[in-house]
Amino acid sequence: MLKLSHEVNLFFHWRLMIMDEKYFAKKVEQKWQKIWSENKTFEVEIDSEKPKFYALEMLPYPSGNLHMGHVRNYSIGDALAWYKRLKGFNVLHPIGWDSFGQPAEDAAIKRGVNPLDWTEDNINHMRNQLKRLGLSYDWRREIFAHRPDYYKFDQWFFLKMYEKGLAYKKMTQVNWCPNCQATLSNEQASGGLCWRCGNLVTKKDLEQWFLRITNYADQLLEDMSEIEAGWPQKVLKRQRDWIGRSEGAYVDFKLTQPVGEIEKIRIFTTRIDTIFGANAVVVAAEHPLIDAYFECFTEEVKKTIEKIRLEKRKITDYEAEQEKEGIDTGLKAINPFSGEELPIWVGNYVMMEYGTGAVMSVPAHDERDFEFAKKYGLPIRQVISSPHQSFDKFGQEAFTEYGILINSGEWTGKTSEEAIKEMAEYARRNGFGEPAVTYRLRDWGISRQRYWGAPIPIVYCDDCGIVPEKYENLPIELPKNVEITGMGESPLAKVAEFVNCSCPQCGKPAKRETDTMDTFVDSCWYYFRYCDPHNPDLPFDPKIVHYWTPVDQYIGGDDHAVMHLIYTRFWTKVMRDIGLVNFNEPVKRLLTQGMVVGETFFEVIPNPDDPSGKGKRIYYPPDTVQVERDQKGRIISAKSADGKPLQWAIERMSKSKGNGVDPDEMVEIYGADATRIFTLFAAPVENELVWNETGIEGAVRFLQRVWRFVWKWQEKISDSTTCEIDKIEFSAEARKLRRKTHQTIKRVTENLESLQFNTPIAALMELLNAIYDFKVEPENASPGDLFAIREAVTSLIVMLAPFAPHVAEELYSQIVGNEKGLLANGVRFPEYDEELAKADEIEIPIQINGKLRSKVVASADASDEDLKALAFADAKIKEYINGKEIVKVIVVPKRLVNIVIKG
RNA sequence: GCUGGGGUGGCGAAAUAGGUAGACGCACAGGACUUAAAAUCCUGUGAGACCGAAAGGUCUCAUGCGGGUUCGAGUCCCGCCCUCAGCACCA
Repeated sequence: MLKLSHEVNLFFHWRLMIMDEKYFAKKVEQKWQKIWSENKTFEVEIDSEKPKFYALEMLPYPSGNLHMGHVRNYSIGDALAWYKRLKGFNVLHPIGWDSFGQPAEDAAIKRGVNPLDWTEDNINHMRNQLKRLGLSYDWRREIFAHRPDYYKFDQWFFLKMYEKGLAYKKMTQVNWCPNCQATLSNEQASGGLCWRCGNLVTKKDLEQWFLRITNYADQLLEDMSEIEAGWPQKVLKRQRDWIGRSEGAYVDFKLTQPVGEIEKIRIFTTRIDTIFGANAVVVAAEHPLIDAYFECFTEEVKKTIEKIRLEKRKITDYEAEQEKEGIDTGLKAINPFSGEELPIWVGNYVMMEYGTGAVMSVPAHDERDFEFAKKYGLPIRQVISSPHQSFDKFGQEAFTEYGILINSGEWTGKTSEEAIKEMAEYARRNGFGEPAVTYRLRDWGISRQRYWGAPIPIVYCDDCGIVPEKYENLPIELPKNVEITGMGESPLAKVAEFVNCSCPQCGKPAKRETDTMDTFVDSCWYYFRYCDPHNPDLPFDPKIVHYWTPVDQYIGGDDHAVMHLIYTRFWTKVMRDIGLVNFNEPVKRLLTQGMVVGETFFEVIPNPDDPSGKGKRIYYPPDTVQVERDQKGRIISAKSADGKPLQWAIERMSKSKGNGVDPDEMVEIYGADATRIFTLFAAPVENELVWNETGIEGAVRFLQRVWRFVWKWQEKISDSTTCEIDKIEFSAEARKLRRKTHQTIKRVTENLESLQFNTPIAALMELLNAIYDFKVEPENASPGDLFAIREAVTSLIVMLAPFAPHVAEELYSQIVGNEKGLLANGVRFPEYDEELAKADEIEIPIQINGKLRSKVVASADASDEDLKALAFADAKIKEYINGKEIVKVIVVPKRLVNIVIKG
């Protein structure tokens, strides 16, 4: 029967393609990926007629395989890109490869492969994976960070920064990861751990190129106000903490006897109001004063200094606070406020990297100084008193709050707030200090003793010194066939053809810089390059970039909050200062998606080496584990194949834990559309996403249900003979369906505008359920029924496009009878009609004293009085209020009635 | 320790301005179709108690815990507890 009607359908609609009765994901997906590619559906150019939208996702590192985190990231971006296109925007949606970096070199070391081949192979494989997901990128704009036409401009930017004094070289202790054999920036060594492998970081002396990000510290802070509305506050907070602005004052303490050239020692303090309580000046072991006087110290002092220096260099156990250590150097300095002579100590708790590397020690009002003074029996003098309550714990702990100054000469009696301002001013007037601001943020060290990065375009000439390369000589290309040992020295240093060059200034033989740039340089400006990806002369044409940028929506993980996201903000400000862009902030809105996690199974074996006693986990792949669940579906026990009892948890997907899911496999089994729908539906985007196989099956079921319905109604829906709408009569059922349709359009639109992706899919499922509830068969549908069905189904299909574009395209093509696709057909996201979305009958809950007691049905335009009357007429309510005193009646218009009674 | 998120069924989660808590999905259970299975469709599903032969109905308790404001609190206020994340001698 069904088969027959299908043939009849084909007979009458000869122009239609044959529609499969069943949904075959792979077939549909291959078909539409081909059409999109042939029709250049997602290729865009500047169009002044349309509003633009720049949808950007963080570009992947080509590690070899896509993982579910990528799928989630790109599904979100693609949904947004599709939605905006259907809303009439000119959408730029590009992708590329962050293809410089260490794994390529590691592969070279371990397996002897060429980093270039390894990288290109990985890109080819991963590009295919992305294409199989059917993501709507403009592939013409694909960029490759490792290719000379791209890194040429890393070098170009470096030269620009060098010219502006923003790039400089200095000898420094760098962060060094012994495991990766790599230098790390401060951001990459945050928390004392390597950002890539998690190992503890050590220190190493090296000459390094730095970028003066600290010049922009204040702007990086202040301009946050421009993006506050669109960025997650946790990201901004982390950046704020990282920049670590701190207001205080410098104070110079004169030495009683000059040490060589050094006559005074400058300290930084936020609590100048406590200066009368200083009992010592404490300096870092690396302080210049220590170096200058070193030979004159007693043996004991020398030994202690050496010990502290050594300790600092060692792997620091970042969890344990180190015990304070120090020694009186024998030198003296004078407190400029009190005139008191103070000893100068060396202390391991003073860091050379922060402030001036020297502090005044005020034990009564600083916890660290207190601890130090206690240990070494230094005097503790109270100079701040608490205005509110008596603080009687002096001698037991430090009082660190603001208060009233005491024992402070002419400043006695002032509040801390007043004194902080006035004393810094006083110091300035008298030439021994000034108000000051310090930052935790350090300059960005970009030198890497690595091969697989952009060479730093600098030449060392015996006569001219450090000479920047000429712009016309760019790119300075990476040589091929380089021996990579991974021993921590620059591989390029051993390549004579590369190193030996002529000086760009005098032409004499010279040597090239052999370090390469941190790969975070590449990602600082890549999304500007997308706008003008093949420009041979400039990183991009400012005019083109002016149309597309700033980025309207950026999507990615929040793990780059103080790396990529702070570097790229800095880079943008530099680009602004050299006239390439005309705004302060490159990204208007940022969305950070949560991790993809999965169930893990493991046994814990005790690890005697680990003092924390956590033990070591041995993981078992989930498909080898026998899991027992109770009636409710909870796991009650898990056993390995050989019967060992296992523990379970939910953890980030990774190979070593065996809980990873291969996107290719998901696409193969369930299809790209279902995979994408599930990743978006299962949880809000910012939450963790727990992967479970049955969930994705639910997504397939949903798509199949849509398909089946369209298949059944295809003939009727695609029949283009239309009636005039005002002549159509709608049954109550049809009106109800239309209402649901318009309510759904409203919900989906609002949800997408507020970047929710799980709730609109739920709304579409509800609409589909309503369509299925509409119990009319195609053969006996009235014009009103048909209209309602057509409206519901067409809206559903178009609204499905952002989440499951292949299915949407296919079903739409079946209805419209051509294969041009939604966008070429000029399809727009449906608009809702407020009137139709309104219910004509509403259910009103009736409460007695705030408790739900009954419900009544009222017409949608019922007045408060009507609702009240209905409530009192209700039999159940009558019973409740029978004989009771009615205190008051609250009517929330069109929502609820609450009757307050007494007795 | 400091800072910022977050605690809602068996699970993932919904809930525009305080106004029917648990939409949607998963899982589970029962039923229909089938020779059978899969698929599909239908029904049920927060906990407890009660009325009724049944269909169905009623009540109480439920959004981490304890208070408060309010006619009414998942939502607002105060105090705790737990949890995740970031930072950590920053002077």
